[in-house]
Amino acid sequence: MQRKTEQRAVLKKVLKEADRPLSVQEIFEGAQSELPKIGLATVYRNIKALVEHEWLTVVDLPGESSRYEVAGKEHHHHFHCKTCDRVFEIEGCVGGSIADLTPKGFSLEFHEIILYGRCDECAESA
Amino acid sequence: MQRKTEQRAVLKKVLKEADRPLSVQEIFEGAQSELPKIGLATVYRNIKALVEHEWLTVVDLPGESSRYEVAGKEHHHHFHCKTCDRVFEIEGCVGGSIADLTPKGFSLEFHEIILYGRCDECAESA
DNA sequence: GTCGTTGCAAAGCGTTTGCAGCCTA
DNA sequence: TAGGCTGCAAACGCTTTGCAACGAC
Repeated sequence: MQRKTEQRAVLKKVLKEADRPLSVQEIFEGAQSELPKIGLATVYRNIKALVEHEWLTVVDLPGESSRYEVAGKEHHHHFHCKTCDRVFEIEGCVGGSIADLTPKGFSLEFHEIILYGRCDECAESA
Repeated sequence: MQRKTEQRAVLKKVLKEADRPLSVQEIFEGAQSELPKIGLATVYRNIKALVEHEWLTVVDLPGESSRYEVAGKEHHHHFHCKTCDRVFEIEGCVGGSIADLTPKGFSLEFHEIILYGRCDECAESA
């Protein structure tokens, strides 16, 4: 990544201002509101470049297409609200006890935990 | 699901004989070895029907296309071997301590845990 | 004979790539 | 001015769907 373009600046801004992982569509729509002519291919290309440069981290959840969050955060997991479909970061980890689940002979390298339910806003309006 | 067909019988056999969740490709290839003329669309259609009839359960892992395992098993999680790309079932659960991670105001409904690393076979040959 | 099921090919859908023109440095 | 970047459209890979023929009951 070398040149500074308006498109890339807008994409980074959208991602930085979100406090949660965003989908390609969310990023695209956020960018479009500031730069209506931006193309979807540009969004995909820049996401890929930003991931390669470790400015972005990929957040993959089961059965969902990838979401992206600004890199550099500590080890954490995610909460997926099944009502509004947004994903939130959660603090803390039960990594220690998880190691006990590893089957005999298997070697554990890392793990993923995803919580599902309702976020505070959706729980309240229910 | 009403009529009994050779295709469906073969698909169920392949799934029943596997002791782990299988991808569509794995199911397709397993079925082809017994029924070379089977079509991929038939595999997709039957998987869909078997899931709807709750004979099959969908196993979705982050960034992967769906896998399928015979339904009716107890609550369990999965181990994904990054070397051979196979997925295994693991026993046990740390559900209790996981509830503690739920953010304030959020309501937890269920959770997913995925372990990554090397399975016994791959760990041994490394 | 009815109509659920199958194989094939075409259609969908999200993501990637080719290309000519644009714009940053 | 060089060549990275962009928008558009075509290409891709996986999954679904339309359709005529097939076969279970």
